[in-house]
Amino acid sequence: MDVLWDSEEPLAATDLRDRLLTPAAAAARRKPLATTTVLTVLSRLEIKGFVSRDRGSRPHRYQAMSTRAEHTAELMHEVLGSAPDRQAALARFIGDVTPQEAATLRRLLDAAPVVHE
Amino acid sequence: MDVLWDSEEPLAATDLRDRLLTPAAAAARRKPLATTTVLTVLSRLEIKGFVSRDRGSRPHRYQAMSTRAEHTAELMHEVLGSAPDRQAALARFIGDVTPQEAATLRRLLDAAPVVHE
DNA sequence: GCGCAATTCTACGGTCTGTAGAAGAGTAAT
DNA sequence: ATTACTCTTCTACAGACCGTAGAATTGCGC
Repeated sequence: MDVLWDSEEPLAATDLRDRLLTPAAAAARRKPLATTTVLTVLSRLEIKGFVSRDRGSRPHRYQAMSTRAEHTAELMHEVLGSAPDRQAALARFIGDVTPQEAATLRRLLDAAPVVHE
Repeated sequence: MDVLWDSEEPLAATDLRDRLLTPAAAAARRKPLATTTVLTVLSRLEIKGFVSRDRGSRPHRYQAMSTRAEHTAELMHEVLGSAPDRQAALARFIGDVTPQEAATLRRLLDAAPVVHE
């Protein structure tokens, strides 16, 4: 669903609809979606704040409020935030991380500005 | 919902129901839940693999399949795994982490066995 | 003003969740 | 064994959210 979103910049509904067929989408996608379908979904996404639309230009143009990566990170924080014990949750999380990810994390942490201790 | 779960060990449905009133639950909780309600939810959770039940003892006893922390970590991995670019997602994630969390992460990474690089 | 494309309104079926009543099953005591 | 009581399973229903889209409306360009 949102997957569609992480293409690029502001798009008109029809353009978006077309992109839903272009790539390898044709494979799984059986039918071309009706434009109204796309519009409906976009509206709902707008309400939920995932998408913003430019009502100025006539074919309204839509764009994601955040990048895929931002969105993912937000979700992760949300999940983490819902845990009563962040420490513990992080510990398990790190415990199951791949070595590559661990390396990435180390790098990122070293690069980040340390505020206090 | 699951929140109820992270109390402790195997419980019978009625016990569980009672615990839903005991703590500060009475505050938001208007009505005591019917036992069947609890049972229904428990069954559904069992189907989804979040809960296991001991069918041996007569009042079946239920217990969570994983601790709260484990569950949280799993969810985080799930979210992360759904991102096309893990690196990027992790970067944003780290970017928004509190200093305390950053410290925790560093500690955890240092403690963890490094497999390769 | 008309026509056409874009947008909004309304809608329907499906799944999931919260809630629970009614009916069935197990168990203990009489 | 019969009964009484407790648990469990079955069935159900309302509300939310999603995927999908037709019908009605609006707005722009000619």
